[in-house]
Amino acid sequence: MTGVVDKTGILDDLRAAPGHLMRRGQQIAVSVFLDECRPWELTPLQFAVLAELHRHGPDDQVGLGGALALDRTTISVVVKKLDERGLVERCVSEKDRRSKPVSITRKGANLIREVLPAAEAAQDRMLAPLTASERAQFIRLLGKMANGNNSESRAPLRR
Amino acid sequence: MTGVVDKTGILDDLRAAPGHLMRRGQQIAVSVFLDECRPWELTPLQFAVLAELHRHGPDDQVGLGGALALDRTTISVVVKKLDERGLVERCVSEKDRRSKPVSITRKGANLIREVLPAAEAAQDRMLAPLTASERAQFIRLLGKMANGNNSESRAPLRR
DNA sequence: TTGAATTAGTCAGCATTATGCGCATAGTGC
DNA sequence: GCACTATGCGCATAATGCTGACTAATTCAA
Repeated sequence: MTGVVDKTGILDDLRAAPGHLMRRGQQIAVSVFLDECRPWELTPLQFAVLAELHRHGPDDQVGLGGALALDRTTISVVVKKLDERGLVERCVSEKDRRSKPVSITRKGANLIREVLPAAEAAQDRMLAPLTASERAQFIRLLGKMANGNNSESRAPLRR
Repeated sequence: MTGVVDKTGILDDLRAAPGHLMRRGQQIAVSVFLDECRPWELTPLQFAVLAELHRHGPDDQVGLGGALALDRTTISVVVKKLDERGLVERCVSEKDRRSKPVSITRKGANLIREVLPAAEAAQDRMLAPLTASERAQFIRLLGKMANGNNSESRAPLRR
């Protein structure tokens, strides 16, 4: 159906395929974040959950998952970890006894303020190879890609 | 040390942080790939290993890891899976009895040719929200980011 | 040549993501 | 009340990635 195409196929340059580059980008992003936040033993997701609770107040696991694009099993594991460390609390809701709203503790709130500079530094370090204008463009395109494909993932962002 | 900054912090818009967007992008990339290649039960990494062997011939696990930016433990698991399905073969090298060169089987070579269109379609589908020029720009920036940070990951690309 | 460092590969363990199944609770319609 | 459906959460399994420890084979240096 197509005539002669000079578009290089995935077999010729797998290393330029968006899927491959995305995986490497994610590897690097996690690695840099863990390195910067090593003293506090916080993973990217643990930080994200704490930040979300700190910003928007208590929420149940489904709400947190929707706000952060996290799958229900993933958020469950992350919250359990944070609970064990005393950084969040879970109680049983009076309104709906199925749900266990999660709230940040004083200890968690203190931690997030402490870690904040390192988390910001990690974001900058990931983008270090890019110029200032490239960084803005990169974030814009990455956001457009992610939001445009939001429904493709099992854990879409829900606001 | 800094004066008044109007740069928005990570607490204000976590959803615009590069780390967060990268994670969502990776989620989507994997999800789309698995969806397109569902009939062949191939994961992105299994496809990548097969494609690399098909293109460059037999190689040991360290070589494969270096070519694809995969950790030693990850490549081990992927190769084992492919071996169980008869898509690759492992033998013990005569020159260096520590290494176990991996080669693609006829069955594996046939499979990769079959799956190729779906794998290509997956790459296109990930980029669907972007215009043609945005796609090229996105891949360029993603590659610059990944290659510029190559040494930040435990599994850097080694050629 | 012997001993130390390096290299290939494995394994155990944890974190992040997905799928599918099941349980308890809540709401709706009969 | 009773059946049906939807929701919140849990468990099991699997793929991907990192850490650290280990074995076995190789290489290099004293």
